[in-house]
Amino acid sequence: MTARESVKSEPRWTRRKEARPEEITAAALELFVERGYAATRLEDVAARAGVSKGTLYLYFANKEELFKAVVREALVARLVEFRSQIDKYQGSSFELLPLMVKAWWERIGSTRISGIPKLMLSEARNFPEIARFYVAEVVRPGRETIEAVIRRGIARGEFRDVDVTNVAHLIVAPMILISMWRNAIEPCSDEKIDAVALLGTHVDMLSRGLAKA
Amino acid sequence: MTARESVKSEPRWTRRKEARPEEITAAALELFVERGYAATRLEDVAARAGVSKGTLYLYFANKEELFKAVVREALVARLVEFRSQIDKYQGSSFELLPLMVKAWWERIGSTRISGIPKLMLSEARNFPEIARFYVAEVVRPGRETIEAVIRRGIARGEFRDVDVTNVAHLIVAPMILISMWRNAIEPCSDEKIDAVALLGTHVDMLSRGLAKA
Amino acid sequence: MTARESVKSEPRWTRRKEARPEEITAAALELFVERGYAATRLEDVAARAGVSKGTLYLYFANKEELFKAVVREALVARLVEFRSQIDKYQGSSFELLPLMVKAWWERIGSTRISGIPKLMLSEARNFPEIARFYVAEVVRPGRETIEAVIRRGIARGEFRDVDVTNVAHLIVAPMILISMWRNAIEPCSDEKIDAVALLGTHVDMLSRGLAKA
Amino acid sequence: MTARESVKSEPRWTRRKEARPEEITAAALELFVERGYAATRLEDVAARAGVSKGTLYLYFANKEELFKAVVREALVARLVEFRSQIDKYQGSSFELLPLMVKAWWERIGSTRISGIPKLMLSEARNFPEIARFYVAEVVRPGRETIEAVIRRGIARGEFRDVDVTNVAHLIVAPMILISMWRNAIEPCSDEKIDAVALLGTHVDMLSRGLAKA
DNA sequence: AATGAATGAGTATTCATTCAT
DNA sequence: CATGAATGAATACTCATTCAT
Repeated sequence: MTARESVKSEPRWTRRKEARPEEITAAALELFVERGYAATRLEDVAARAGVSKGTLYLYFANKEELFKAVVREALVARLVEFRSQIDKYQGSSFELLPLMVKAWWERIGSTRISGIPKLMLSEARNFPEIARFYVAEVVRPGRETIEAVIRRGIARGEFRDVDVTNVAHLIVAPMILISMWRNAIEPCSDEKIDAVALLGTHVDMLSRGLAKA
Repeated sequence: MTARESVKSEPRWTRRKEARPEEITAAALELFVERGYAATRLEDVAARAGVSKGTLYLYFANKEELFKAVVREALVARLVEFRSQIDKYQGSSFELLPLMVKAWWERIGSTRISGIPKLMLSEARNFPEIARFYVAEVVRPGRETIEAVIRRGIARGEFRDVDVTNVAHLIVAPMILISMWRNAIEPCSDEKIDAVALLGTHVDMLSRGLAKA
Repeated sequence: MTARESVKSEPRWTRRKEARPEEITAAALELFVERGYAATRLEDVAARAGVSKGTLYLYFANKEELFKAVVREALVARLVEFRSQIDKYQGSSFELLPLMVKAWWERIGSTRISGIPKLMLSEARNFPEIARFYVAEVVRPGRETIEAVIRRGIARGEFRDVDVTNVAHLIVAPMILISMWRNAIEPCSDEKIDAVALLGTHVDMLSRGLAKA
Repeated sequence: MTARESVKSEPRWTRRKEARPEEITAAALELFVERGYAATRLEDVAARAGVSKGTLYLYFANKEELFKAVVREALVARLVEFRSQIDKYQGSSFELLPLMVKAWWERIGSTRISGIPKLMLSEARNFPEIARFYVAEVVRPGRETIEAVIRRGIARGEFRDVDVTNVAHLIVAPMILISMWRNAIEPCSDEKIDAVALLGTHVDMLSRGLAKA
């Protein structure tokens, strides 16, 4: 609507049935992350997507289905490639750590997708099914992937013998912190965080913590 | 509410004019953490606190003020004692790490207060002032306290020379993870986390990461 | 709201929890009969009952429950007394006919209750359960009562031998016609109907039709 | 709709530009009778007629005009022939009664047209103009036709002297009952009615009621 | 002080209507 | 002619807030 005005030559509606759903979920993702599910008005989602309220209902049965679509869509693309890349890796386990962290930062941490964890944590108890879906499809596979990396390092005699699951959590924790910071704290405070540097220190500390003797 | 009515002849604590606000904020904390601010109905807060809807307004001007009170109250008590305890500490810096972590777990992590971070992260963008207040009064002082501990360790020649701020974040990150897990994931999933063990591994990894050479 | 203005000394709300439901169903009956279920706005029901929209929801879970309550309430009272009166009757069957018709006219036909049949017929297919309830609780018992009267007349040798069920329907038909006329035609047309005279002719025709030889 | 698409090479009835409006009003009649005006969605009308929503607006300015067309169309055809047939009749008035009733049953009562009275009664107050139109064009002429029959019978010395208007109503009443039953009660209840038998009894009772002495 | 009936602004959702294709 | 994506006014329903008791 607002964006529309400026594009005089665009007709009332260009037939774009395929593009619409993504435009809407993109707008919805931003607002859900920003305000939370309950506080997000569908009218605002529509406005940000540049469509009318009614149009939302052409693509999503209701607010809840839109929410689910937002979560699903943001994940589907990233999940597979991630795991396969790591499985292919051949080199030193110590060098794998920064690669993983960098990949996360580039594909998720620095993008809008980093809002999804905040969204999930905020809404998990209101949408237990989606939370379970998220745990099953993202959290658990993600942790297992990291556990595999750690086991690989131990098996190859590179890492010392550690509690694999706990260390996996420790590897993930700063990424969660960064996601939260960027999506909750930074938008309303001057308190900055240098994510890249922090991740660098993280890898450094991790490597020392995993090193033998 | 119902149970209350029947005890007309209540002898000792005839009425708890002073206790009421805390009963209300306690109920509100639970529900805000559980459902988020917007999705929490004051009627439910009142019911959980065992009072009527109208009574809420005798103590809090409106929903937003109640929310602020919840955040403030949950923090005020813990803040000062924490810092002073650490300032008093005289022993080895390596031994201070587990003490800090343990104190956090006992006073916050394992209690209902651990819901506050989740609440703040969820609602920060809807209540920027409170978020700023939280950053200024909790996040920043907390981090500075931890930074002081790290600096102390470096100054005493115990820790190697690290980026103090980044390491402070790394120290906090697993605590955030645990808080989120307990308040968002666990209530709706079987996926458990052994917080104490995780914190143990955390201290172990940290110590190795901070150790010289 | 409108009615309220004129009663200056009445406070914003007088505690009348018991009176409210009937005030609301009375208003709803009028509007449902007048406009049909779908075309009736709850806001208008509220206005006619002299309450706010929200108040409706204190007493009825939703529009459908209000509708059901309207139908049920309008019937409950009349059903029993009707049948028992007829059962008590001792005199001539020919004299019973005008008594029945008169009773119907006074208790139902000339009152607002006469809108219920119109309402049921209009909405039966949208609310099949209520329609079935109505058939089971009103239509069938009503017809059975009339059939009993006819059988009594035949048994006593007063009426000739007729198809009892069909005649029962014929007895009822003009009452349906009158109900419909009063609630659908008359409100928007000059076409009047003299119900009392019509019922008189009805009884006369019926008596001749039932008479022997 | 879908089936239509696939028959691109349709040879004979290449297109039915003239048939369209009737297909639409036929679909609309069914749905209006079934659900009422307000609860009928034009999308459903379109679907049942096998056209798209937009196509409706090529033939009818809006929902209300479609409604009027449905009522008009269903009547226009039947009105004239009916009256003329009766005017032509030469035989006994007693024999005319069953003929009329039979004609009504065959041409209206047993067909979809019998839904029109239900529709009109249901929507009269929402569409007073159409109701007036219906009264003026159907109800009144219909009654006058019947009155003419009765007067004829009286004039010919066949019928006793009765209140012509009232008896006309009594003649019509069971037909209304049958129309209502078939279109409202039967579709959602097991309660059946044997219309032909009922009409037979009706004619029998009428004849006795009209007979002299 | 405490209550809870009443209120009405606010939001999700529906559906008649339009119009570019 | 026909389509169906898009629109936005209209309406059911919720819930923070008020206030007579």
